[in-house]
Amino acid sequence: MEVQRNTKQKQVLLAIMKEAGRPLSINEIYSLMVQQLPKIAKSTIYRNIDSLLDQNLIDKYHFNDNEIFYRIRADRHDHKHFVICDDCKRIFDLPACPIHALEDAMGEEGFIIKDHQIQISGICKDCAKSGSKNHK
Amino acid sequence: MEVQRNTKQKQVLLAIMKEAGRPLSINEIYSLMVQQLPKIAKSTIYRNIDSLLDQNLIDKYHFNDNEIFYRIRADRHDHKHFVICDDCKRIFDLPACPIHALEDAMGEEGFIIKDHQIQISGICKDCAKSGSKNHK
DNA sequence: TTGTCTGCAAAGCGTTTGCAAGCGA
DNA sequence: TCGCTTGCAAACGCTTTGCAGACAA
Repeated sequence: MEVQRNTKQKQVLLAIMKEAGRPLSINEIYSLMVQQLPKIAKSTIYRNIDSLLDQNLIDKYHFNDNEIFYRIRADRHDHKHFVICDDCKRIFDLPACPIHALEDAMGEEGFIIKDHQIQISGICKDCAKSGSKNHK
Repeated sequence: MEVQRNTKQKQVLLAIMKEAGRPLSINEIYSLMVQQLPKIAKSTIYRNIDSLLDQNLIDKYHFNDNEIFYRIRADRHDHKHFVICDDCKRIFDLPACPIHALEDAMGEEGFIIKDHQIQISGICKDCAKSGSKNHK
């Protein structure tokens, strides 16, 4: 890996992701960044996001069958999953990772889990109460 | 929902998916279908896949951070997850669904899980033995 | 100065859409 | 016949790439 230069764009990107702490889409990141760097290009964001992914400083999440979000890791061992409400689209933490339990079981069968992703969607408490649209 | 017409294209698509029984990508489906229907268009496949999804006759799976596969359901209660080997790209069954256990726990917190997806990747027994490329 | 990084525009790629012709019921 | 389906081509949306100029080191 080449030496990384500490550009304004990278600083702002990291600052925004730290400030948010939650999963952000490229568009959210973009609209936050334009406020500070009016000429920022999305391609720059994509490239910097890629390098943060390579460095394992952020994680990539998929929601709703193809909306992609990125979230900064609090530390090296920060590992988290989320659930999204079909109604209000808010994102909630999943209390524990259900895959860890599987790793041992799979290991016994000879399959070594290297990576995993979970997408869970449903109806959050508030939306269930107010009884809005998507309850199929 | 309007009445569904029983076209040659739908018959062949279903036959191919039943025959395979495993997750297939659009490209796999396409190349199998062209053999029987040389003029088939991918858009036709996409449209028919969509209607099978609406009817809950097939499931949609994501692997490898955005390869999409479709698999026919053996029956209404058929519910399955898979793991993919980073090396040989073969797809293996996951013995049990780790999300079911979560549904109760989340339900107590007021979040009603409606849908979920899991992607697990790693190294299968055979590739671990032969020690090929991707063991990072 | 050097070589990485950026903004811009164009290209890519998988998927969706519009439309006239085809064809199942 | 009627109108859902199809094949074709074009459009779409998101992401990636090529390139010349900008700018960390």
